[in-house]
Amino acid sequence: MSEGTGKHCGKRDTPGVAISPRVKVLLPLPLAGAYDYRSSVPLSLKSGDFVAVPLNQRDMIGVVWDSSPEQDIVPVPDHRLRPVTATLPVPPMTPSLRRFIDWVAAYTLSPPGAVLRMAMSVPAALEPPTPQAGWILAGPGGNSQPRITPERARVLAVMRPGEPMAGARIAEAAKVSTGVLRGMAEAGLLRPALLPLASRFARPDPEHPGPALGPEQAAAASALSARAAARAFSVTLLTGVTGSGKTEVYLDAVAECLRQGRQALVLLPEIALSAQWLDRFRARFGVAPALWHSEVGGRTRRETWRAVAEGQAPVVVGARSALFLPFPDLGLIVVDEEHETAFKQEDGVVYHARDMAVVRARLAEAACVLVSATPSLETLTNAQTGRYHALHLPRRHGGATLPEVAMIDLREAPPERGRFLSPPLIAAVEAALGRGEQAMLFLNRRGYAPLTLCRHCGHRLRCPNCTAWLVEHRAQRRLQCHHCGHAESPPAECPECGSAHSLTAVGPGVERVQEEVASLWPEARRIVMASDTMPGPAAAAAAAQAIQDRAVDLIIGTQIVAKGWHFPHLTLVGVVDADLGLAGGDLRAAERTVQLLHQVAGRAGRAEAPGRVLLQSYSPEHPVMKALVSGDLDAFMAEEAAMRRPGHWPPFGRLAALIVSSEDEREADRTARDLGLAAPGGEGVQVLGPAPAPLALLRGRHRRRLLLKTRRDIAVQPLLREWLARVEVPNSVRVQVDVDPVAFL
DNA sequence: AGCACGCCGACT
DNA sequence: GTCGGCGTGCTC
Repeated sequence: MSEGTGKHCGKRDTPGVAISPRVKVLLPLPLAGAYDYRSSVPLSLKSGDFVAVPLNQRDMIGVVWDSSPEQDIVPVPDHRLRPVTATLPVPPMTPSLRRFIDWVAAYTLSPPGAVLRMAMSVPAALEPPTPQAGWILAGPGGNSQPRITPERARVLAVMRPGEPMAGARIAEAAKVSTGVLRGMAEAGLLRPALLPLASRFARPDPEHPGPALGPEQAAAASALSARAAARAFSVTLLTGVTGSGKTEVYLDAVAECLRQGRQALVLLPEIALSAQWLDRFRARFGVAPALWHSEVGGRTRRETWRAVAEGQAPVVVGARSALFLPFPDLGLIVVDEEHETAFKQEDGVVYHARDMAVVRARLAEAACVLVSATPSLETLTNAQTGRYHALHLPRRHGGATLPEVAMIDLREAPPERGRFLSPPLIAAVEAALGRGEQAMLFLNRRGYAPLTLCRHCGHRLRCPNCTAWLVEHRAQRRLQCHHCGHAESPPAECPECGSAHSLTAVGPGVERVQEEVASLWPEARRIVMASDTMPGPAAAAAAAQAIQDRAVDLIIGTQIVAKGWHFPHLTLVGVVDADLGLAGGDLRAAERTVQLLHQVAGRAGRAEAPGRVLLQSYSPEHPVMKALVSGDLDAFMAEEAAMRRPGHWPPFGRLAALIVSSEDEREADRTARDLGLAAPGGEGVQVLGPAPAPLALLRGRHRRRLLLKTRRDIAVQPLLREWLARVEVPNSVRVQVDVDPVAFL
């Protein structure tokens, strides 16, 4: 690949006249493109270098970018160029990452600088590192004979020649104060030394003895390892029922990647809740991997970014943002739970981390592994058409059997009035508790009740900023909007008609199920697992531990209980409202419900005792319920595909959504209408809308949606670009583009 | 994203 | 009369 700065400015140079070389610098700002700067003589700049440049009244850090094929219509004249101030002492950004940034920007219709910002999320990591100061043995030399006190002798005993140690660690090991060390330095026994920066990132040992694999796992692991060893781009879908040991299989490919001397990245949907996953990693490799997610902050974040850039972090486990870390030689990307919608970033640059992982792997000539018990129809289709390889683990590991799934028809066996657990479910929980086993009740709804209604006038308490009901959180005595930050105290009277004691909670949330459980089994030890009761990774890990240790009898939880937990003593899962999630016109509602409930069902019976799953539903004849009962998800997905194919719905066609939003409803309407009038058309191109978005009011902004649907062989980006260029959008209106939308909000 | 410039309300 | 509110616009 040709690097350097000369080639693109040569065209504008007059021969024989020395003209300051131009460099393009991409800045981490949502600007239309890279800016031109003057490269002053002592700096010899290459593409990818991190540089400091002046911008307006301030200094910025950017990246020397490749010359784009003469895109500027009018180049900035030479006399307006400002000089690059400095090159930063960081490994330059690799061509592979630069091309990835350009690719993501073009695909999502985002300014490239906005994408670059995600790859430069830790500005402090670009500054010269401030290595931790430590001490090293001075060795022989010097003519004086310093006194060796007992304290000094202990220090000399804990230190190894040539290995710098942090002062605090020496002091602790030798049981001396750090003052002793300073004295020893003055006496010539120690010298200050910088600690190696990467010392915190242990190198996982691929040969560390991990858990034994069964024959099917071993076969899959060797196939996957072969792909990691190939040093070429490939995508493999790894499927297998919950509990079949997919993690151990792909960790084997991680080991192979390490043997190749390349780095590996594992993306998890909710890294903050993955304590058990980290245990499995440690069991396989003996050490912890580097972590990357929004809650990693401060020094750790800085050091992690830099360690990745310098190739010192062999394995990174992270959330979707880890995709933009500066790996110099990425050999493997694993996307675990690839069907999870958490991989879709919905604000700022709107992208799907699963799809972008495939792109990054292609540009890095790396292997990509998509992992799921319930793969998305997108990925499944790619595997069936041969674009992706496929590996399947057919059974649960270690003799555990899949749970038996049965329906409870709520029309035939309704709960008592004001209650939500039907008699058959109550009996099943009773029996499990009687056998000393654990039971779980799943309801994907936080809080006490999703709706508060006035019995007198019918008024419903709603969010002032959003099209949404206020959810009662009784434990906190608050009414909350789950879409914006709005919260208020429960009013004493109806705000509409003023009646006292007329407000009634309608419908259940996990808190209310907990209340019902408490009245049914007051002696059972209960835990509620929801994002607001498990504020951080530590709380979730502690809860998981308590469940494993049988300190809990009954688990009541939202979707966070679905996520990959291993609860060996759990034998019964009751789904309080299996129909939840099927309402509304979402294209993927059925698919997502099957995935979520299958995942929840998979929590039951993961050890020797068989598991049982009961689904409460008002429509047990629904294809989703039938699929869950029969366990034949392949047939369900085939039906789902058959429904989407004729209308060219994804993955058999392409979608892009435009979300028009404004605080001024009329402005939003007018822009949406203008966009509708300017909509592209033609063979295989269709525009639906404008229509009010399902959340027509969100955070005080009125929202309208348009949906562009095309055949699969038509690229949506040029259509979108031309479309948006035809319409004037007032300043008060925002038009957000969502290519490949997953949620229809 | 910042940081300027710019034009309208409550203060020493 | 100024200090300062944040609306709009530009940055090679």
